[in-house]
Amino acid sequence: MSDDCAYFLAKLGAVSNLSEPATDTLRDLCVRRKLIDAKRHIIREGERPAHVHIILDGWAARYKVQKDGSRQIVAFLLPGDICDLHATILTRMDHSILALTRVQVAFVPAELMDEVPVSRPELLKALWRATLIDEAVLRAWIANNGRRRALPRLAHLICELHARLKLVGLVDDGHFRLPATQEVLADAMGLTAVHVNRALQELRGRGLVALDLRELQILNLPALKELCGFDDSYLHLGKMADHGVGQAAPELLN
Amino acid sequence: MSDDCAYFLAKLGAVSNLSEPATDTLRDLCVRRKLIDAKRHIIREGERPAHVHIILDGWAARYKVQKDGSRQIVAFLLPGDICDLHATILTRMDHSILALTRVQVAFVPAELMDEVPVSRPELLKALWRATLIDEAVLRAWIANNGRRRALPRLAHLICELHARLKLVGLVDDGHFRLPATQEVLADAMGLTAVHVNRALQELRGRGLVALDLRELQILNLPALKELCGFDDSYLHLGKMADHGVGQAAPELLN
DNA sequence: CGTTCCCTTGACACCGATCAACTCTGGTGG
DNA sequence: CCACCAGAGTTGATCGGTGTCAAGGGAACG
Repeated sequence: MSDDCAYFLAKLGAVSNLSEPATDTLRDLCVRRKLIDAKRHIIREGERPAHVHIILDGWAARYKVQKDGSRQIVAFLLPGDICDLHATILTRMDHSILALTRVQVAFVPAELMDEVPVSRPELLKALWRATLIDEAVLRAWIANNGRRRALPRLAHLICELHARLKLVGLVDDGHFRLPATQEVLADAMGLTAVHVNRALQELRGRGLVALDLRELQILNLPALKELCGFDDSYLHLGKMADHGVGQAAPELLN
Repeated sequence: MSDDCAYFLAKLGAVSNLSEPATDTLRDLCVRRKLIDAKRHIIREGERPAHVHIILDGWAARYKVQKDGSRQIVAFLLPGDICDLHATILTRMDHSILALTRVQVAFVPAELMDEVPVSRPELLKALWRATLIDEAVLRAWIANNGRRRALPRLAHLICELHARLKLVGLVDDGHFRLPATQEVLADAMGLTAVHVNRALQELRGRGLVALDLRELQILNLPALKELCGFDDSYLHLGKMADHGVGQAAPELLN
């Protein structure tokens, strides 16, 4: 039980260097947990959350709906991702978060979260860095959806998910779970399910990926990246550079 | 000279309550300044910034280019906006920032910025809040570009700019400067300049806006909002709710 | 006074949407 | 064990919004 937050620690640890006590603090934040079934909401637009939610395991989608009922997914939340630091600062959710699989979430009381920067200043940077990376992903989505055709758009999304999942160890030799229906993928890319289907078939036909029963196998990663011009630098996978206060451990690896 | 950062103070102040000494701190941050001509870069992709840039006056655009040369603007930076808190934390810019007009920017050394949360914890929340609002705007753009046709998409962008400029006092009776060519608007919305032109004419034809020589007049705001289902709550224009540590001044106005 | 940038307009092509039917799979209950 | 059903994937035909290409006009600027 004490290591169910492994993905969360892996994610933050991959992105910043965490000291031993910092890791313990993060673990302590995750004690309150809940299992949420697929197709249920973790939080909905309009609510005023009292907790910060952290995805310990499973997939979720952040989305907005418009008056006419159409849905746009604006982010996929993977194991280790923080759903809404918003909660501590913004009062009203401007979107909803839906579980795509059964999800284990940690509920961190906002007050507890508020104390983190005070009690553990080094974690402030780690959290801030995670937030800024989320922002970079949002920018990449705008560029991807705005300036790429369906085929490279899909390829880029797959490359991104691959890179992010790999970071937390959820990729096994180019293979990972992709618990999203074609409709979900469509809502993430601003397309229709029918067209995602056709794009997917094209990728299959070219021998780039195999996708069946929510299991995706990348067959030719270089060609897939080439197709969409994928460059993972926006994910800032390298560790944190240190040119300021805080942050003690200087051992950079990888 | 000492009040050139008025828009910056207005922006942060509109979004959080700032104490007198906090305001002074912000003012101190902005002492190093520079004028940048239109069409020049404030910072480019790949650079490792040593400063955080704040737009004191003028417009800029944050954008990404792809291999094929196409450009996607992912944000408009208006007077008072912070360009890149990234600088303190992420080392490499994953996008560029271009001045759309002559811009006055403040250069805040990263070390100085790093000290802010330590020396003025109340400002930490204000900065964090500004960052989270930027994130909310990015999400709104994904939804706007992904799920709206050209006409409502353009209307929504105009409504957003209207709301954000109003916040810092740059709207005069529905009228404001919009120093973006149709090509720039197109690159922000994932369209072509030709199609933006036609959408614009449609808006004009319906008597909703007048746009000429980079000056925009909204003629019928309710109808414009109705057209795109604009709901400004994602901008979180209300002041900060306080349910944690820090933050002393409790007088809420508005 | 020419040049450049931006806006405008028309003709046409094409990508992706839409609509509709059918298949396949897994699950559920009789 | 079978019948049924719902959700997801697949396919084809057609429509339409937006892109593309090309030409021309107008205003600012040196």
